[in-house]
Amino acid sequence: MIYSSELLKGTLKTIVLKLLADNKKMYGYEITQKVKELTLNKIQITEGALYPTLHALESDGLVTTETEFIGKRVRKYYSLSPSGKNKTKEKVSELADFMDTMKFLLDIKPKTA
Amino acid sequence: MIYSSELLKGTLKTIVLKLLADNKKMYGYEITQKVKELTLNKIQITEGALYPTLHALESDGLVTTETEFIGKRVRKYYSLSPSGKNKTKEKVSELADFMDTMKFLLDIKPKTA
DNA sequence: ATAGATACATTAGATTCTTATGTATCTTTG
DNA sequence: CAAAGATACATAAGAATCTAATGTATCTAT
Repeated sequence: MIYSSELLKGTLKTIVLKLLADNKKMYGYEITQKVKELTLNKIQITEGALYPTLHALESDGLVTTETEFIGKRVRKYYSLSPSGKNKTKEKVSELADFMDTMKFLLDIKPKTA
Repeated sequence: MIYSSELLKGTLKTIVLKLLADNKKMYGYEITQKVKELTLNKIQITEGALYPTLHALESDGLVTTETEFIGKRVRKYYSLSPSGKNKTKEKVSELADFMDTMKFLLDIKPKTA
């Protein structure tokens, strides 16, 4: 089972930031595999969603990059900048709060059944 | 505090279905006020998001409508159809599952800090 | 009277995804 | 050793879903 695609919307940036906070530096492909593994295949980040997100984080100054060569193949590592670390705390706590609110909404017991 | 607007994306339909499941029948404006009240102003559904969503639910056969006049003012009540009730269970449990997954992702402790 | 609340609705534009496509390298297997 | 699958980057067209603005109209309180 994979979640309806609309659910991921709005949470991808926060997921990426949190992973970078936990793992110091990661490259794009690694992020997709890590999320897949951690969520038991329930969330599969597509490359068309991930790379533009990473580029946006970079142009917002939240992450920095360093390129590495593995043989002849390029690998681009992303790390949080200082402002990225702050932003991560904000986004993670906002999302956690939002999920508590949603959980509350979904747990409300019916009055009419 | 109001959540970043992108977070609501993808959850609105489920919120509306759940409210209708709990309250038998509701009209649009009532839904906006109920969500505002239940979430202590943290989620404010805009009319531009709500009405198209309600119309989509109706054209998908998930809700039925009945119009009522309060004085000269129209009020359009929405109720779940049988297929709407099934869909609500699906969507609510999917969203609950998704939130558990997200909570797990956000709770993972850093290895590098 | 007039402002604010109630109640419906639509539309242009922004944002954020999916799906498809492109390029290239490395590894495994028949 | 050829071919398939995995690794690794990237972009672009189109879909979906929202915000903000606008419109209409009625009711209520000051």
